[in-house]
Amino acid sequence: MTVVKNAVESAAEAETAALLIRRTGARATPARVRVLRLLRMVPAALTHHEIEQAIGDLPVDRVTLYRVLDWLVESGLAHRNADAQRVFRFSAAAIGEHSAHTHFRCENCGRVFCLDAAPPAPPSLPEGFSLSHLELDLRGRCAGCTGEHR
Amino acid sequence: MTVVKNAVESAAEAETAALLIRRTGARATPARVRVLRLLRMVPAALTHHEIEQAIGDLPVDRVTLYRVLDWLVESGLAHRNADAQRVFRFSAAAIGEHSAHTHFRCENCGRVFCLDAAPPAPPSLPEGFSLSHLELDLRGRCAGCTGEHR
DNA sequence: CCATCCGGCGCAACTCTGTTGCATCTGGCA
DNA sequence: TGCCAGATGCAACAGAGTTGCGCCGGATGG
Repeated sequence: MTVVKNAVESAAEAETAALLIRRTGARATPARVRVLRLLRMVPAALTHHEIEQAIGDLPVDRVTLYRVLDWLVESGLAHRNADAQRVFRFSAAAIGEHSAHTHFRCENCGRVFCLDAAPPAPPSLPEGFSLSHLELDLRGRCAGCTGEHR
Repeated sequence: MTVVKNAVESAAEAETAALLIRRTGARATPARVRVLRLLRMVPAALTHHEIEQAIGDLPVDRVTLYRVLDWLVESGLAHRNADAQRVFRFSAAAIGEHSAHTHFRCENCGRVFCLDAAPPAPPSLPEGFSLSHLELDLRGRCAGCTGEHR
């Protein structure tokens, strides 16, 4: 039954994704819809590789995936961040977008989670500096890894 | 005269660097001393490339530089962070080390500055998550770029 | 209904950053 | 001074991301 439920949810999510894409004036291609849908359903920042895996069946060309991701970021539908291993990670952008973001990176499994935590008050900057974005980066162990072997 | 002053300062800084290195029990080789001295004199997080440039005369082998940097990080004398362009940036570690860090990245010139700003209070995490490091990442315009063309 | 056009796709080749293997050299101690 | 584990230098490799270019397929106009 979960299968049926997921299938229904998937279809609905795919619709939403396609809508968001068309709203930008661009074509809602299968690759774009599938990637955006995936990002919007996963509460984590995924790498190009993880997305490639997750999309699984009907594989998308490596380059196409990069281009889709670039496009999503440019259109404001997704965020891009380099993780500690210097690999880009992508996450869906919230609808009413904010300029602050909080990530939690698990030091055991390497996964990155997007948190909704309220951004901290920006610290005072040196003379002449002006702030436009703020990002809080947390590291530690995620729920799944707590209590596991080192 | 600034030249003379800088030369004197450099020598003193080199001594300090060598001392810090020997204190870890390792050999104070020229490459290590030069890199650590540079990092300690620059209030910014530099890339491998920038360090290579800055060291200029008496060029250091690419690989050696990577190894020196790795060693500095392992010894706790430096920090490594992947920047937005997914390039590692290195900065000197403060002597009494902390597990929180604040960076300011200029969106115009790309430079990264290490700030001393007090770390914000960590937000509440989802059940099962535990925190070990915290890092605040700011983006905007640095003093040098404020008022410049886009 | 067909011709055309343009955005998006796939392949291949490339760049850039960082890593590994191995032979050679050297700082600092006996 | 002589030794040798630890550093260095060279070359070759690996992973992530980018660029160039031809092709296809959906939209558009006649």
